[in-house]
Amino acid sequence: MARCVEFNEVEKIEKAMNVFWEKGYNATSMQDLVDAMQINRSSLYNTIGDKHQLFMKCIGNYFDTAMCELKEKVSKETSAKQALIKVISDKADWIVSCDKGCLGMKTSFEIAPEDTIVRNVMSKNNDIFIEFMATIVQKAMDDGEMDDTEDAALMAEYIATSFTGWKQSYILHGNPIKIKKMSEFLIKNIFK
Amino acid sequence: MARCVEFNEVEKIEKAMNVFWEKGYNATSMQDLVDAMQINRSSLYNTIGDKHQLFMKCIGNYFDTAMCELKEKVSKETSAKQALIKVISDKADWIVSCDKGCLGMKTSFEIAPEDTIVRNVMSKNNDIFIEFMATIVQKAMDDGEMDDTEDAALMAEYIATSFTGWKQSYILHGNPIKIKKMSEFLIKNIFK
DNA sequence: TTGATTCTGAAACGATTGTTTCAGAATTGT
DNA sequence: ACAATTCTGAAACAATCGTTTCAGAATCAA
Repeated sequence: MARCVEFNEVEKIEKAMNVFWEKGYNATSMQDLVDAMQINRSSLYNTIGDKHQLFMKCIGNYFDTAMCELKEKVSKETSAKQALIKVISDKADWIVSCDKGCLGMKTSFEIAPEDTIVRNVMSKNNDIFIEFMATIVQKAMDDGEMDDTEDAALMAEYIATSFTGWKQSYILHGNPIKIKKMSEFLIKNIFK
Repeated sequence: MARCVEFNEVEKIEKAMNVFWEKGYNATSMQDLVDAMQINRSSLYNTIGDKHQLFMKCIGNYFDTAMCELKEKVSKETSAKQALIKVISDKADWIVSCDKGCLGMKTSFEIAPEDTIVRNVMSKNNDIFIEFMATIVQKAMDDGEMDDTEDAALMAEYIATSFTGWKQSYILHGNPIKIKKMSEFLIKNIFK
């Protein structure tokens, strides 16, 4: 038998993800990646693949991690309303504390428009997120914590839409207070 | 005396803008630009400058044109409320009809995070837009067409934030109905 | 027409892009 | 120790990147 793979792939993917996250897809070179991953050029191509395949694994890992943290966070809350408030205010906190911006947004606007493969996986991931949020909204409606004349899916979409806007605002202005205000405005708004 | 510049600079800038708009900054090569602009490589560098300077002129032109159209559109409406409704629903229509996406958003997420010069001009442009929207909101409040317990600037920010979210949604899902619904939801929301 | 100036086209610049190749070192089961 | 297999490092690949250079064509005022 022969020698077996020694490096931890997930660990390397995470390092690559951070580079893409910081610089964006096109501005990241393979040189940047091998430097950051501390992996051999050959090993990278043999085990993971080319730049595009590596990127796909990165955004996959990015979404899985985020989704996992979200579910864990929600499960700790007692009511659906409290869960929504927690998710929204935490999102606002995350935006102002993460100097790299959001990899999902960068990918949506830089790559997704012209890359069908990336767009499809981003679209699917987004659907999963929206659906999850919609179930919480629906629960809040069922429990009488929220106005239920509105569609739960639309409300979830409204929340997600707001997140996107905040991220752009913070890139341009870097004003934490503005983000905080907008998150409070959103919370006030969805609970009538 | 000598020969003078023959090509119309603004006209050329617009052609370059369309390339950046479609492909994004990093994915656009100088070759793409000279091809589209139908201008000489040397003339480009002599009269306009390098890639970055050309891009700056493009986003400047992009914003000026958009702002001009916006003001003209608003001036044609009879009331502030009607102006807001018109701006919002037209924005929704524009998003679903423009297959290139939005150059402003692409720039915000791809370039602005790591390019101070671009970020500053984008930030300033955004401020101008928000301020303009805020004046209309304020007028609607003063005229009793809107609930005036909320801050006009925050309401303007809320509207702009929504636009950003719709743009991302449309890139990923390409669903015109969804955009339409969200725009109707926004209109319903801001007029209580 | 002449001389001055500017535009034009193409070639060339060095640097970097993503990717492949390959000989040798390292590690494995037998 | 052995042969089998895989990892490693560096070099090389062709292609493209943004930018510069420059001789000649084109245009101007006199």
